Amino acid sequence: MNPMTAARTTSPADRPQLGLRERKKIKTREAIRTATYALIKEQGYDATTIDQIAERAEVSPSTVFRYFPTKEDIVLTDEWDPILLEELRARPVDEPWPDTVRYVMLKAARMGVKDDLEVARLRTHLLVQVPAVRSRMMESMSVTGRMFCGAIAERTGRDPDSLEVRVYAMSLVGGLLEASMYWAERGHRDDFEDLLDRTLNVLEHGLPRQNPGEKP
Amino acid sequence: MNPMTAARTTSPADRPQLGLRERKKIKTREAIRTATYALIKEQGYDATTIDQIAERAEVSPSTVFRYFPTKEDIVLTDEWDPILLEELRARPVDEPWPDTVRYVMLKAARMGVKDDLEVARLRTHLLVQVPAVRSRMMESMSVTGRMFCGAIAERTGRDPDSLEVRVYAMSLVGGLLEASMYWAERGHRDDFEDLLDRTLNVLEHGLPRQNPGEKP
DNA sequence: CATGAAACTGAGAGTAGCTCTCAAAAACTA
DNA sequence: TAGTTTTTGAGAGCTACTCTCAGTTTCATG
Repeated sequence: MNPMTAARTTSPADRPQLGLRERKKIKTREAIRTATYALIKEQGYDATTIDQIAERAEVSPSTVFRYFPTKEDIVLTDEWDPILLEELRARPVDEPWPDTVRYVMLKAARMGVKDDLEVARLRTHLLVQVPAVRSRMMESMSVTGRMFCGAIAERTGRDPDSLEVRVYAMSLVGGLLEASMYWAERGHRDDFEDLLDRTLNVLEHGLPRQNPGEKP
Repeated sequence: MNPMTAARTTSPADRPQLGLRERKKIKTREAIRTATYALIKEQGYDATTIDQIAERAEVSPSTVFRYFPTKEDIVLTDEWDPILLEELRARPVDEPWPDTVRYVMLKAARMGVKDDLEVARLRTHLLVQVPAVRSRMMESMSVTGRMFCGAIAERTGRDPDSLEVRVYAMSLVGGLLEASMYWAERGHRDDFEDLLDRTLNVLEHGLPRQNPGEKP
């Protein structure tokens, strides 16, 4: 009942309940993504063309576009928005909102990173290196932001379209993105969960009085 | 000494101190932008091609690209980053940081909007309507964010590359962007300075307890 | 002025992302 | 097995964008 989540860690011969059509679709989708990741690792992002991807994935170029609207989407498509939402809804309603955010964010990070560290690293690396990917990522994060708006509204009885809620949500996703870039820029040396924790602190309480001396 | 600011409200025959070359450059730059704005108003963004812009501006298409790296940049190029920075530096060093931000942001908004309301409206309209423009805008805002990082570091003796500073800066520009979109989405009915004020409140103190009932 | 260096421009060819159409092939349904 | 729907491949076409190169204009000399 959740094709998005099923679509990721893929052992080729499970999901017997789906029709052959669906299974093939999932398979080509993965083939395209795998081919893309491989080619990017070999040649870099810009040097990798859709034709090459299509060739290695053994589909036609038009098929690639039928599965992913843009080249950036092949790398980015985040299937965790619905998961995040689900997680968000599962929290007790009387939990203070900042706590909820912290919990859900941490959980999401844990999933996204632990699930496939290689991919997470490549993604964040591209996030820093390739402007087009960064832009696309910001786009998708603003979508996530809108989702947060809905969640906040649901829980606190606010108007999801109010300026305050939208700004708050935007600063959340923006901070998360910045943390990701920071992580990648420094060669993924830091513990991502720690970065996330510090990020949420800033968003909750503003800048701390002074930096606790930290030069690597 | 500030070509960026000089480049905007343009009466054709001032700036006598610049060489002929510079004056011509500024003139074609403006011609391209004017042509673009006009065409977009007539036909919309996507339907307007570079060739059309070049034709109306009476330059060759290649020249258009020599002046603006992408089509979106013709509409967006914000010449106020340096102004903002200057304004920021002009504030007394002992002023509390949030106050400084508020002052500078308001000033910037006042400039950007009052200076040419027509253009400000068109820009924010495109911001909402055209994904490519939105992306490009986000890109440029992240540049502005880096600038803020520098300013914060300068004033507070912090490391401009620290996670905390970067997250803080990002949430600032993100909030500003969201406010702009909110403004445009609601048909520019609201007072932009008021929106900005509310935005900064959220960023400073988080979400207010409850929405003071506001349905227009 | 005149002459040479430097910058600016136009023309055109080329790449690649992306869209669209149409006919063939595959998968589901009865 | 026959018929309907979905998926696919092939290819044409559009446009943003890059690059090169020759011709012109502006600027700084002697």
